[in-house]
Amino acid sequence: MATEPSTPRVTRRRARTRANLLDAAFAVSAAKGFGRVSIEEVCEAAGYSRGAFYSNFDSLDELFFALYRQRADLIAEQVSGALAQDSPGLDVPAAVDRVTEVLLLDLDWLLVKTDFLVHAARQPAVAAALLEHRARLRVAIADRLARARGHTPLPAVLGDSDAAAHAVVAAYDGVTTQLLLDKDVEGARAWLKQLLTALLTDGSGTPPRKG
Amino acid sequence: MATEPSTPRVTRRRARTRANLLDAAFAVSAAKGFGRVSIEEVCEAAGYSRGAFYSNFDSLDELFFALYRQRADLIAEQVSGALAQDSPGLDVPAAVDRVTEVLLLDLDWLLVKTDFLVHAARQPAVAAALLEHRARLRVAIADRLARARGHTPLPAVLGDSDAAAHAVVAAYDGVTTQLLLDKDVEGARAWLKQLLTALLTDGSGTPPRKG
DNA sequence: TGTATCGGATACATCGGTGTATCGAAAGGG
DNA sequence: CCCTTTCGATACACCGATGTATCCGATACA
Repeated sequence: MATEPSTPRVTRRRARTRANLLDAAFAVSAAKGFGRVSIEEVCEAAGYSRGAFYSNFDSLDELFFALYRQRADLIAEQVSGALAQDSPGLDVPAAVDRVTEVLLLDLDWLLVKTDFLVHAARQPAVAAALLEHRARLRVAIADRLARARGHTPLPAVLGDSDAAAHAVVAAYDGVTTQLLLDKDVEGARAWLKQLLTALLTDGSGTPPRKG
Repeated sequence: MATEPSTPRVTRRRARTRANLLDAAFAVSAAKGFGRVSIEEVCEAAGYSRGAFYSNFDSLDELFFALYRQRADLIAEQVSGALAQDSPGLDVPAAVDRVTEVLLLDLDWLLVKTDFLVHAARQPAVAAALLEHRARLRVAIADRLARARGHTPLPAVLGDSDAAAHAVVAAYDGVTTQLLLDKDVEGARAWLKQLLTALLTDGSGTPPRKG
């Protein structure tokens, strides 16, 4: 009997090229946009030929999906970390600061993320994946808000912490939209902090500046 | 001397085909997305050959830009109308209802608008046009809020009515993002109303439902 | 109604991207 | 250290889209 081909024989080189292709895809997508990128461009940017691509992926969409998952998981992890930082249930403003820092860090990522959004908006399967990812993020936020509830009076107007988490995400998305146009990262951060504290603390924030 | 060719001789047919091309471009863009649309597709959808296109536009980008301006102006007009409806400075909630109705009416438009956003995010000139359009919208909202200020106590946490208008737009953008994924127009409307009243009235909204 | 002009259709050459089939080389196992 | 398996490069045929040049029919104006 033939020995079972359980473990594929080579793995290391493949993993590297796959990672390189993903990185190149990110760079090229950020620069030109999802829908305007060709397989050749990605391969050229990564320093491979198209053979490498077809050996690792079946289609551009598959690559882009993998790319999104990779980066999104990374961000989600960072956000969770930023939220869990102060142990029990300390002040919300500090958490807001840290999360804001993480979420509005990389303009290129926001570009690609938005590309992916419009892509998902037309492909139900992709939309489902994205919704699930957003739900995970919301749950993390809601948990954090619930834990903080004892210490700070907080929302009231927004309802339960789940709805509050929804509002937080909406604020994030809204600020992102503006940021994509004016590219003012610092302004966006300030604005998002302002918006979040306005939403989460019951009426004692410092007035915002124009954006 | 030759008679001055001041007025081009034919205009009517041309205007119709141009409009038809724009409509077709809207339909095709909504279905497949900006970057994935070819000139041929647009022409086929409109019932013309490519000759008609090249006779009316120089490039796809030019057509898309014209398309955006057309629809965006339409929406801006409707919003202004909805805001100006109750003459002096009546209640904000009613205005919120009407504006929400207009803004979250057409999912196809939101799709194309978001396509345009990511497009603009990579082309400074286009971004400038979009920013200017958004600024116009914000001014209309800020004016309305300022007029209403005497009657309803309102924001406080958000600062001046200009900042409040900023927040309104951010809320709109945020809700749009979610809507593009779950396609729940009614839910989005309810959620946007909730969010806006939470932002604009000082803490007496009914708690929102989950989305 | 005639006619000069304009608008859109057709035909053509070209290009860039795709996908596949095949080959050489690298990497891991014995 | 060889050998087998796998990875990625190369070559090829194909297709769809682009842009241009040219032509015919439609249209406005006298």
